[in-house]
Amino acid sequence: MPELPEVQHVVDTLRPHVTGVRIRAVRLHRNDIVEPMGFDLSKALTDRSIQNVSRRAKRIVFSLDDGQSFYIHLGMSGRLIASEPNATVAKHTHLMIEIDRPVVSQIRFVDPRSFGGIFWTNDDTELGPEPLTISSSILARQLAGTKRIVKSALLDQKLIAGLGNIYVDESLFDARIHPERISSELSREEVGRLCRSIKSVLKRAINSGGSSLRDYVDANGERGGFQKLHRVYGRAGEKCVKCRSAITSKVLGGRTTAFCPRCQMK
DNA sequence: GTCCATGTTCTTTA
DNA sequence: CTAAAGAACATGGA
Repeated sequence: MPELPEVQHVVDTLRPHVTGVRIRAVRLHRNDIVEPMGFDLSKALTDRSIQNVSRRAKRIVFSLDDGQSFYIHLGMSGRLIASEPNATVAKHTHLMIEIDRPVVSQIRFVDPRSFGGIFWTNDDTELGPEPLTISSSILARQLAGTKRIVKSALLDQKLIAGLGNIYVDESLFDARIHPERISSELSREEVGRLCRSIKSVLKRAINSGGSSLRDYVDANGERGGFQKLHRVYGRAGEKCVKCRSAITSKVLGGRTTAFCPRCQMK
């Protein structure tokens, strides 16, 4: 579910529920989703208040009143939902944070596939620059340093942090760049186009509330609408919206990749 | 039963 | 060292 636009939308919908709110209790139903393993989340969070919620790459970062911070990563199927305390507890609810609010008084982390988790650290030095604010020259520098195909490079969070399979494919289509082009061989003009495309695709996705394929909903349980606007992702065999050629699908770097063979020439 | 999935990380291989 | 390929993690839907 969660690439940058989905995570941003979760953060935006979560913020009004938790900003300035005190944590009353923490119920952890699975301790292997907390890193470091064995960390006492309850001790660290109880009676602290949440100063702010923000996004870094695909991470949902919580800042506390004692200056500490931690993040939740949604993995592939994670949801973070504001709930009423008496709402039915969904299967695979791994964490419930009780907050000091009269109505919506729980934040629940539900994650069937358990690829997500809670990470007690604020170290983001492993992450590359943010896609929404990266400059064309920085992107060019990042891409110049690798001979991998551009599809794989853009998925590398150390190179640029926040894109995933959907938005890499959509951005490459928008920029008319073939996913198998060698990163370091892109022209300055192509990188400029790619930089603009990444931002416009992500902004449009955020404005649509993200892409809901199966699991994804925001903190209020609402689905996004950007899946209806996908131009290549999930459209293999269908006609290209620009040239009517058939959209091609191919596994690249272990990930299914959709592109238009005519609009995105090698 | 099979295949596939919006993510990340590790191992093997070249 | 770089990078590609494959597997692993766990679950559910088609």
